[in-house]
Amino acid sequence: MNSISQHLSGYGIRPSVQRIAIMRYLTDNRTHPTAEEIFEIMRKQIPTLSKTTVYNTLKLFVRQGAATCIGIDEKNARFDGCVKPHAHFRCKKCGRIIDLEMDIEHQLPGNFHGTVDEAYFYIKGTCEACHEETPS
Amino acid sequence: MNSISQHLSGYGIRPSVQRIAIMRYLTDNRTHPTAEEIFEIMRKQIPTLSKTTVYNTLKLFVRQGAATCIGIDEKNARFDGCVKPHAHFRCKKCGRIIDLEMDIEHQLPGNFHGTVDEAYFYIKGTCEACHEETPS
DNA sequence: TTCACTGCAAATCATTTGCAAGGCC
DNA sequence: GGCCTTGCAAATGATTTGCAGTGAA
Repeated sequence: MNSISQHLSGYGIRPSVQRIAIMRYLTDNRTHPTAEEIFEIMRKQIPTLSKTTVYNTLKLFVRQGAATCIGIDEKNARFDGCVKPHAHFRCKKCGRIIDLEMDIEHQLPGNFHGTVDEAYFYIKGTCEACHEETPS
Repeated sequence: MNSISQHLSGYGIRPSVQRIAIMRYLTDNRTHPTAEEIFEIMRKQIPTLSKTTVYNTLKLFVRQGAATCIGIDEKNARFDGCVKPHAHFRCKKCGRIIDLEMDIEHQLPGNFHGTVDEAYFYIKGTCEACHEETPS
């Protein structure tokens, strides 16, 4: 079972007992858990686990690219007066969220059978303006 | 300028001074503000405005369908061990977030010129299982 | 008069920070 | 020993709740 250990090392993450367990949970269960959910479930296996470690570990995973935090803004709720489906682009440098015109509704996967109320596309990256300031 | 007033009424929202001002801000500025940002800007025009009213109003707008809260989960950060671009579907009834296979990267809008680091597609609606329980 | 709307203050919930102790190289 | 990791406790920040005053129908 040290395949997870190797997986973490590949991202430059030193594999500790806690980190391996959290990454295993994340890859074994595709439930997109919150930090709280991970904490509650994992403490059964690791009773000494602290919530701080869960937060630290998840933040580390995201920073190193081993996991993602889904959602365009992880910290605050953001509101939009436009209720028609459209795409959002969030610039990681300036933090702005820009609208993109996009025909989203006709791009749903064919194997999907539920009812759609809202459909969004969001992209994270660097916007044109910020890119010009600091070219790579 | 009572077009906003009519707009709100159309969603079953009684138009008050505060509600009209917040909706006007939301539709005039497509900046996807947080509640905090709205509060800070609006208090210049309405000095007695309270943060509670901003939160109440935004929640009312979302409930009535006059605005949306962008992001798949407005309350908590959710994590995903799969770092490949894929689509997420969130069921409004059971709250689950389900993965959808989807070729996202080749569907970027043509008028977009920034650099893309991450691209996500998310859908909110009712999943098949919940739909069977309570058919419309 | 009644009921919805507002706003203050306090409470709650998620997340972060400060710091001390433990473990590994 | 020195550094990284952990975890407790306290702090912070966002959001919600309780409640009383105010205003419109």
